[in-house]
This record gives sequence, C-alpha cells and structure tokens, in this order.
Amino acid sequence: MSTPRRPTEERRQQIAEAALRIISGKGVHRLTAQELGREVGIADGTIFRHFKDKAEIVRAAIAHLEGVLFTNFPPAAEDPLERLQSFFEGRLTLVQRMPSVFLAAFSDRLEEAAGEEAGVVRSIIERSQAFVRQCLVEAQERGQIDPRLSPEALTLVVIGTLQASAFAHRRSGGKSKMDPRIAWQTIEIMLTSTARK
Amino acid sequence: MSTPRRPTEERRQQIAEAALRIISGKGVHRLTAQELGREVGIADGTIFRHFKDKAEIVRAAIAHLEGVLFTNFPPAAEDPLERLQSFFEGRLTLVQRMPSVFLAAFSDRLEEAAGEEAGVVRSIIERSQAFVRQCLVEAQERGQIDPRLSPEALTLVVIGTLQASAFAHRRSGGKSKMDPRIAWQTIEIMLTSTARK
Amino acid sequence: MSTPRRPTEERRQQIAEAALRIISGKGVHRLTAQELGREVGIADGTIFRHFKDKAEIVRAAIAHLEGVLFTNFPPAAEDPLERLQSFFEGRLTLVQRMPSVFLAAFSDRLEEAAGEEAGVVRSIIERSQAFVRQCLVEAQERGQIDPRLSPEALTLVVIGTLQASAFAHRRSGGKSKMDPRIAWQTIEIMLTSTARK
Amino acid sequence: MSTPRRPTEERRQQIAEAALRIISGKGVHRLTAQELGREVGIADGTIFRHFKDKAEIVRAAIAHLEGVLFTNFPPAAEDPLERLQSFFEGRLTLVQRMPSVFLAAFSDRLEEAAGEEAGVVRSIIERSQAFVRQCLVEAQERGQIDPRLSPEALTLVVIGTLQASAFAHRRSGGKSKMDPRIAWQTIEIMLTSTARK
DNA sequence: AATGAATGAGGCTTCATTCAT
DNA sequence: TATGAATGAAGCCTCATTCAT
Repeated sequence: MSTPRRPTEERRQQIAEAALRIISGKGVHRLTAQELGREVGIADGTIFRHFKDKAEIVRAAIAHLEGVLFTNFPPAAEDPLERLQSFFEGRLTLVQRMPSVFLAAFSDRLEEAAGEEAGVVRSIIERSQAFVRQCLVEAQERGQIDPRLSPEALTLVVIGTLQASAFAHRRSGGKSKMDPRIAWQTIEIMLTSTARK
Repeated sequence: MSTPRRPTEERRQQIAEAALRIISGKGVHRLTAQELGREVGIADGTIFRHFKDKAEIVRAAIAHLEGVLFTNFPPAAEDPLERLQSFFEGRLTLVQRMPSVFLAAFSDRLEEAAGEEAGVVRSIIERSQAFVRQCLVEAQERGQIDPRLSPEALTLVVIGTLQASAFAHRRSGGKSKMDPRIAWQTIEIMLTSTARK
Repeated sequence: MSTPRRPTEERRQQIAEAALRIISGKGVHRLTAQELGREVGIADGTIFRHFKDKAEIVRAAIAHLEGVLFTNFPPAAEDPLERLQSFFEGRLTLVQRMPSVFLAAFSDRLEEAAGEEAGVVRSIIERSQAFVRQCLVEAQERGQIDPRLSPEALTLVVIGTLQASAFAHRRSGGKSKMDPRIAWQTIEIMLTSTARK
Repeated sequence: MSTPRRPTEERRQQIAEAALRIISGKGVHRLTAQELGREVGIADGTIFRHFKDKAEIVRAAIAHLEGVLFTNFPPAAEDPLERLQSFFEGRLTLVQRMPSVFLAAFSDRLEEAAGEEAGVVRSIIERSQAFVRQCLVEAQERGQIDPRLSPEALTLVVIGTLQASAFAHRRSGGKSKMDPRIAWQTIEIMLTSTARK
C-alpha cells in the first residue's frame, strides 16, 4: 500500500489545493490532517513532512487562491469600463466554474482559518477592491459615470454584487446561475445612465 | 470569583448574545463553552444548565439575530423606494452600531455553526432578499426603475452593497464608516437614473 | 411552585424507593440527583437536604430492599420443604409483582452502585442462601432428599433457578411469566425424587 | 513512558479483552477510556485511534465473549445428557479459569453497557439456553427425564445453577471452587431420578 | 519520504455537591 | 426545608503534532 513518493513541491501544491477545496467546500472545521491526507492520498502524519504546521498549509492555500484570482490580472483593455467588465465577468465565471476557490475569496472562512495570516487574505480583497475603484475613478474622469458619485460607494456596489452573487450561488447549491453578462449589463447600465442628462 | 446568580431566562439571553458576538467577532471556531463562560462570567459547564447543548445555543443566537434584524420590519412607507431606503439605511446603521450582530447575518460563519439549523439562517437572508426584490419590482412597475433590468440582478446589487459595506467595516476595524445616506443616495441615483430618457 | 414540605423521614423513604426503582429499572448510570428529584417531585439540590451524599442514598435503597425481601421471613412452616416452597414462591411472585425491587436483589447493579457498601448487598444474598441451605439440610436429615447430595450444590440449584427466572423475566420484558407453582413443583419433584428407591 | 507501538489489530484485541475484564470485574461504570488506556498502557485518547467510539469497544468485547463461550460448541456427544454435561462442566470450568469473561455473560452489566447492542448479548444467552433446552427435551424423549416436567422450568434450573455458581464464585473472591463434576452430578441425579418409578 | 500509533491539549457534556436566595 | 444556579471533576472524543518503524 505504498503511495508513490512525489517530489515535495508537487505534494505541497496538491495539499494547498486540497486545503482550499476543503475550507471553501466543507468549512474550516473540516480542515484536518486526516481529511487532507485522504484528499491527497497520503497518511495524515505525512502531511507534516511537507508543511511545518497547519498555519503553513493555510498560508499555502491562500497563496494558491491568490494565484488563481490574479491570473491575467489586471485586464489589459484601454477603456476602464471594459477592464472592469473583464474583471467582473471573469470573477463571476469563476464562481460557477470553481465555486470552491472563488467562494473562499469572498468568504470569511479563509480569513478565519488564516489566523495570524489574515492580513494576507485582506490584501487579496483589497487588491481587487483597489482595482475596481481605479476603474471607476477613471470612468468618472472620462465622463462615463456621474463624477459626483462617491468612488468608495460605487466600489462597494460592484464588489458587493460579486459577493452577493457568490453567496446566492452557494445558497442555491449551485443551481441558480446568474448569467455574468446580464449581471454586468445591469451594473453597467446603472453606472453609465448616471452620466446622462 | 463571585458570580452573581441569575435567573435562567436572563442567562439564556446573555449567552445567546455572547454567542452571536463571538461568532461574528472571533469566528465559529472560538465559540466554545469556555469562551462563552468567560464572556458571561460563569464556568463552562454551567452553560449547559441553561442550554441543552451547543446547537441550542446557536439556535438561540440565530433567534436573537432574527429579532434584531426584523424589528420594525418591513418598513411602512407607501413608496417602494422609500421602503427600500428605510431598510437599507437601517441595516447600514446596524452595521455600525452592532457590527457583531449584523455581520453574523451576512457571514457564512453563522450558517456553518448552525449545522442542521442552517436553513433558519438562510431563511433570514432570503426574507431580506425577498423584501428588497419586492420593492424593486414595485418601483419598476411605477416607472422609477428601468423595467427591462432584471430584478434578480438588481437585488444582488442592493444586498451586495450592504454585504460589502459590512465586510469593509470589519476589515477596517470599524473605522471606515460609510455614511448610510451617501451610500443609499448612490444606489438610488443609479437605480432611478436608468429610468430617464 | 412550592412543593409542600415533607417531614424528613417520609422523604427519605420516598427517595430510597425511587433510588431502588431507578437502579433496577433504568440502571445505575441513571441514578442521578436530577432523576431522583424528578421521580420524587423535588429539585435536584434538595435531595442532599435529606441525604449526605449519593452513597447514603444507595445505602438507604439497599435497606429498603432488605425490608421488602425479608418481610415475613423466615416462613414459619414446620416442614423444611414447605418453608422452602413458601420462600421460593414468595420470591418468584415478587419477581412478577415488583420486578424492579426483586431484580435489584439478584442483579449485580446494586452491588456495583453500593461501592464500599457492597458488603451489605452480599449479606442480603447470603442470608437468603443460608436460609435455603438450612431448609435443604433439614430435608436431607428427614430423608426427603438424598443425603448424599451436596447441600452447597443443591443451594445453588434453588437460588440459581430463582435468579435465572428473574433474568428471564426481564429479558422477555415481563411477558414470560413462569408460574411460581410449576417452577416449585419442578424443583420439588427433582429434589424429592432423589430420595426414592 | 515507553509505550511500544502495536499494530491496530493487536491493540483492538487487547482493548476488547481489557474491556471485558473491566466490565465484568469492576463494573460498567468503570469502563472508561482512561481505565482502558491504563489497562492497555496507552493514553486515553489513543483508544479512539483503534475504535470509533465506546460503543464499538463494547461490541468488540461482546464479540470476544462470544468467541470464548462458543468455542467447541455445541458439544458433539450423541447422548443429550452427555452433551449437557459437557456444556455444563465446560462453562463451570470457565468460571474458574476466566471468571471475568464468564461473569460477563451472566451479568446484566454487559447488557447495560451494550445499549443498542443489548440484543446481541441476549442472543448469546438465548443461544446457550436454547441448547440446554434442546438437550433436556431430547432426554425426556428418551425417557431419561420425567416427560411431565416442563422443559422451560428445567432449563431455568440448569442455567440458573451455572449462574448462581458464577456469582458465588465472585462473591467469595474466587475462593469457593465448586467442583464442576460434583455440581453436574447433583444436577444429573436430580434430573434422572425423576424418571424412576 | 511514508506510515500510522501515540501523545496531550482542548472542547463538549454530565453530574455530585454546594450555597445564595 | 426548598430551589436551582454555580462549580469542578470526570468522561468522551477530536485533532495537531511527533516519532519509531
């Protein structure tokens, strides 16, 4: 019953992914060495041959999450609303394709699991938020959005919509798929109609 | 350690509040009998003189949450957007006055802690969502909002904004107080400007 | 909700009876202050106004048992086998009328609950055994039973039959009522036929 | 504290045996994880590396008991009374060689500890009883025992004698060793003398 | 590297017992 | 006497972590 040995880096990656999957799918309290071992196919004790302790596993999971979330980021489009659309639809698609990973990002579970490392999770969120805000400000400068609206408030609207979509998706058990295009169109119409006379 | 004796009903209330505070403030994994005991000022075992088990404590916490969230609900105004405003500002104020209680509602922590009772938590969220949706539909019927926009998407926008505000509030440690009026005005302008020619 | 005060002696009696009922009916592990209180109709803490501690309650329960078992004891008949019959049928009837009390006597539960006081339980059993043995010896002396049989072995046969009847009665949930007369006749025939040519 | 590591199967066996020893020797209420751990030489929590929970331990103990009791069962002799003798003496010998195991079988402690599994314990007892009854019925058919005697009553006599012997053996602390042959002879004489004219 | 038994620290829950009311 | 909240000691069980094999 000898599981073939894997070079540490590959194993670390496997474990980090499994950790993220467990945290977002089953909850932090199910992130145990045994569960990880089962998911990866090795014994529980073996986990700690690859990671010093559980905190390090969570850190790796967060790093993995960061990698997924910020691949092809920021979007390259010149127009700020196009960049935002690209980001928005990308994230919403992620919700549906990799719900576990995505949910972790908007969940407070991961932050909780991170403990001392919560800051890292926050920085992920803030990085997204800063990007959204930047797009909105630029759009305001270009007159695409009413410049009197508070960029902070607008950012909350955009980020919040993503967040609420994610929760709704989970609550429905993945059944209610809000079409990313429609969601974005709604947002875009709301944003840009403010600029009209 | 002089612990004044308190009648069960009072203790139950205390414990339920403490539970909600702990869940939303420190995380489910910190909702332990010890922590509760410390918070309330009694020994851990004594908790179970007042509650059958931990599940019952969580249920009580949820009931407490429900009570706070749905006091004076639904708002009475005739105009749907006024009703929505009342709800929105009320909730946002709650975020700042009782962050712990409010956060629990939008957190997935409570749901996780609830276990079997998760349905109750969901119903709380859905009740809020249904209210928001109803206001939006009525506003569309009255021509206050572009009727071609999907009510589902709009609901996500409104609820999501509340949600994101709550998270932002906690992330900042309670320092960034988004003015409820400004937030609402932003939303309202976005919603109603879609109806203009 | 003030339960009327009872003179201590009456309460002690009530509690002792309840204790015996609980031990034999539900098992030692169910003999708790709460359960006793419920059975007797007083609060759990109040139990210890009448008894110093649980051990004392068990002692009282045993004393109560002794009282029940040795009422009208020993039987007065002149003939030893008649005395034995009287004892045997009396005990077997007790099994069916007061299963809880009787079972306690042949159960090792009570002995277990008694802890340090186990000796008292043993003495109850030994007293019964000594009586049975005495009857058998006398019957042998009178030629009613083959004198070459070991009185010790015969005693085990008689006592064991009672014991086995009690267990069988409980196992069947009280449904299989071995007729005391038939059981005794069987024993008697077995005993006395040994004396025949 | 050097605790040699042992493969699970061996530990399970050890623990099951220890459990039976504790139940029959010290009482169910002493069957604690700590006590088991002490008996086996490992920490209390480690017990649950080998057994899911306490119920499973009790089940294993019962299975162990069953194995010991029903080895070489039923006896092969053609004559029913010889079969019964073989069974009777075998069990009585067991009382003296492995008092803990044997006592468990006739004790109500095990049944209590078994909880949900009480049925298994009962079936063990009933299997023995059915065997005894069968021997007696055959003996009656062969005219070795008075056919008018109730097989049920006779069964109680035989089983009860074993039971009483076991209790007596424990009460005396293992000192009073009733010779199995003498006990059986007494029973046999009593049974067969009923058939004589 | 891998295994899985062992540990020890908690966390939940029960219960005898105490004691303020 | 009665009440029932409070305590503290177990007992069950889980889990991160260690370590002999």
